[in-house]
Amino acid sequence: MTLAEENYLKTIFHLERKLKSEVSTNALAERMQTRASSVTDMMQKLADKKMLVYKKYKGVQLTEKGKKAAAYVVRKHRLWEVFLVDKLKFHWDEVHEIAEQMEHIKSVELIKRLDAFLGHPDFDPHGDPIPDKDGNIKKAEKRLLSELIKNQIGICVGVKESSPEYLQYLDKKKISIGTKINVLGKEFFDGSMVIQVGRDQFFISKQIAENLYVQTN
Amino acid sequence: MTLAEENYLKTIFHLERKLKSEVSTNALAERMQTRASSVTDMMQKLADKKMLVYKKYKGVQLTEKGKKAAAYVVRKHRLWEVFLVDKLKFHWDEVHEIAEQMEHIKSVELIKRLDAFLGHPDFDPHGDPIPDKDGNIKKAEKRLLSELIKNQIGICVGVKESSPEYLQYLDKKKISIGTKINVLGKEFFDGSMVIQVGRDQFFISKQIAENLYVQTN
DNA sequence: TTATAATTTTAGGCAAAGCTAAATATTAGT
DNA sequence: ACTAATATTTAGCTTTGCCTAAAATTATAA
Repeated sequence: MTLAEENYLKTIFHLERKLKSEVSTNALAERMQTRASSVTDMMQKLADKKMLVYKKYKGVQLTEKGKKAAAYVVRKHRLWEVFLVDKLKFHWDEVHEIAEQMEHIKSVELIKRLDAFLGHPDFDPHGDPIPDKDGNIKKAEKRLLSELIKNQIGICVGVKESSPEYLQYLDKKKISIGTKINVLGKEFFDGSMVIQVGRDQFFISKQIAENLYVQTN
Repeated sequence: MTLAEENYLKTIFHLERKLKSEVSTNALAERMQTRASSVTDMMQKLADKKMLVYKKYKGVQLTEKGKKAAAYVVRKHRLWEVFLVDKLKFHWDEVHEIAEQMEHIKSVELIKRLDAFLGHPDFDPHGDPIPDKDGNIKKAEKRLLSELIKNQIGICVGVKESSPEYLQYLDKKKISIGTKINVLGKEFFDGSMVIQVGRDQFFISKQIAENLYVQTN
């Protein structure tokens, strides 16, 4: 597996789950910031390696082998993100690019020990699930805060929008990964809510609530 | 800086200090497991970038710029080795290859935080000094155990030979990085010694003593 | 000192992974 | 259904970093 191959697999993996269908050449080119012709080249190569099924003009689909390889790259990426946030105290929106590089380091033993060192986490700092060694993903119970109803409680697990402005707002309100949010009231008319965070109670607009992922049990 | 360029700089850096002279094309080719012609290519490229001075048929010498860049790669390598041994509990002879990959991760902030996380170490698990951010190397006071005389005390900081057999021997005798070794006696005739490690006193041959680095104060 | 050996460089190629432009398929609008 | 628009593939070229073989330079030794 070269670095480029791993990146393609990972991206196809994400797109397949989002689109729930084969992944088109253009969709891939867009996500990878590259040209359709480059994608076609690589698809042929990965098809030769049995990582995916490629039908001309019809897009690609990962094989079991491809899915496993891709999930392992995602696993490594997310474990490193946990490391960066939990151990090195990075902010959750600073870690993606670094993890993008670290995910390609080759050593099975390294990842085994890293996982143990981090306490076998199930979710990364954005609230996304970490695939296990075999590529299985624990279904994230993550949903938007805006979907909760009065008196429901959610644990913040991530954001949908990650603009500096939005993250600063959350910081100001002391909302971060793991913060418990209690929905005290919800206005049917505009979707706004009154929530409780720690000892503070305050009002949030629908726009705020629609961009925060929470986990409920 | 590409990955290949960083590897060349690092190797030239090590060879320059070992040989204390310009580095020849063949010496580099040997160390890098590549061909002399490939080395020549890269030397021309690195000379263009002002990382080194290249004189046809005369070998190369790092510029200040090249030295700094090389030292920073070495710094990253050694910090990651400390991480792998101290935090992930790898054995000191298992970490080189992994660090070889990790040293190329690009993020100044990452290394700053890693350094702090590890407690600003001065030496790596093999007892080699870690260059500071500016490329300065704290002179290691490391010398061979065999150079000590009666009643001198050394702290084990590394090995010269790292065969499994030798490392197993050290393990059995409970000698590892940081172990205090007290020279109780030395035989002039064959260089053998009697040393004290913890509560144990035992005999070691010259061959053993010649392959262990210690730090004295 | 001159021939031979060793080292280094040059020339010409190859594979990976990208690109542009042109050719070919597919999809959609009327 | 047929043409226009869009999507995809192919062909051919570029760069990086490596290789082999041949040429050039430097070192060695009789």
